[in-house]
Amino acid sequence: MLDKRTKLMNAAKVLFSENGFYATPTAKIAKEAGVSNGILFHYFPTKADLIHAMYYDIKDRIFIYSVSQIYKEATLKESIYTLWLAAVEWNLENAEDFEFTLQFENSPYFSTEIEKKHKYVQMSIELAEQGRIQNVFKDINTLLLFQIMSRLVETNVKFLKHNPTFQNDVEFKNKLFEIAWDAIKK
Amino acid sequence: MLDKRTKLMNAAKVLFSENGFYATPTAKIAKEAGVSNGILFHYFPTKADLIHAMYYDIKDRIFIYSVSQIYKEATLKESIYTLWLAAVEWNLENAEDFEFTLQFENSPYFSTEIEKKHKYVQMSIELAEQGRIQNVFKDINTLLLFQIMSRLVETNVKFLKHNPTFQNDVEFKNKLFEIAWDAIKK
DNA sequence: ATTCAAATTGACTGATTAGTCGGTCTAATT
DNA sequence: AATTAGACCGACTAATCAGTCAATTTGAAT
Repeated sequence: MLDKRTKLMNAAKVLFSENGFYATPTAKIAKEAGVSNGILFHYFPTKADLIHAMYYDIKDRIFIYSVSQIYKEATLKESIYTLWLAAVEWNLENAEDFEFTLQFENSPYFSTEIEKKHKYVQMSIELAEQGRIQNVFKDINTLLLFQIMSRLVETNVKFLKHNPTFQNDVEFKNKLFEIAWDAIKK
Repeated sequence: MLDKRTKLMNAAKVLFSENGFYATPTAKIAKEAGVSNGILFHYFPTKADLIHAMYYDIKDRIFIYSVSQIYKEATLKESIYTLWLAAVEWNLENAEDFEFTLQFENSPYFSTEIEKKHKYVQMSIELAEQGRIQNVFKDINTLLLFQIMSRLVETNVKFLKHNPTFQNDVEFKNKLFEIAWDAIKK
């Protein structure tokens, strides 16, 4: 049995990804979660608090998953590939989280400052910094390199969602990665 | 003196880009536009109609601007560059339109079907199709190529907005274009 | 001058919604 | 057994908002 805080976040995830968070009343979230209206505001004083908590939760989980995938002896390109693939596959398998994140990051709730704070971003930026030092990447602002990769991941996930045939096509995914890699490599 | 329909769209543009369209009441739009509440619903039967009308209006304007920039004798790469630069500069100069479009395209109002319908997209896809025929671009779905370019433009505009120093740096912009070009070229 | 449709107004409403609150239940602590 | 603090409930409210409508103005056509 999940605790009610988690139940609420799960219910919100489903409803938010269906109708967006503005069109989803808090009462509906509580009902879907099978808990009382009041308890929602007990755990999340405002609706915005719930939304932010969900965002950080998602980013935490994708971070943990990504880190678990990389291995020590990998080359830089291999590490980038692993991270790229981890991000693509995680977002494909967690479609609701993906939808939610997209909406959140393009809403007035979000600022680049929020993004920079997260360990996931920091880890990626460190990797990008390595690439620049090793003279493998283009000589461009590191944060920008990261954002380019992130955006390409988004585009790829969207495409794969609309074209499920390719979802298990390793060769095709390699092609997609080459696009991203060509973009950032020198 | 602008007609009230245009006044309403201008006012909505400002308010939407500041607070998003869910947090912007129709009454506030009418007030900002200096017209009555009722006339808004005379021109736009629902709030969603207003939002859609604004989206198409923006896409029309960016299309007209982009087309005016390309010239006949240009090579394929030159044409792509011209379109890329037109998009980047137009979005930089029309920051509110840019914000609005971003929000809209990542909201439940939007679907890929809407996007495909627009002449702007069609023109770009034709260009991408040419590139594939001439064996210049990677052998990948044309719509995907277009979406990759669009996303990179977005990323570039966001970066230039946060780093105004580079906004008039032609050399830097060329670097940005090379990223996009390397991504799609064979 | 008269007509008439379209433009325009702004007060109004019905529905919705985030958040509150008084009170109950549970379980660990003393 | 008494105390207490946090979990939990659900009815309630104050505010907000999209959309309506009856009435007035405008301006072009007859």
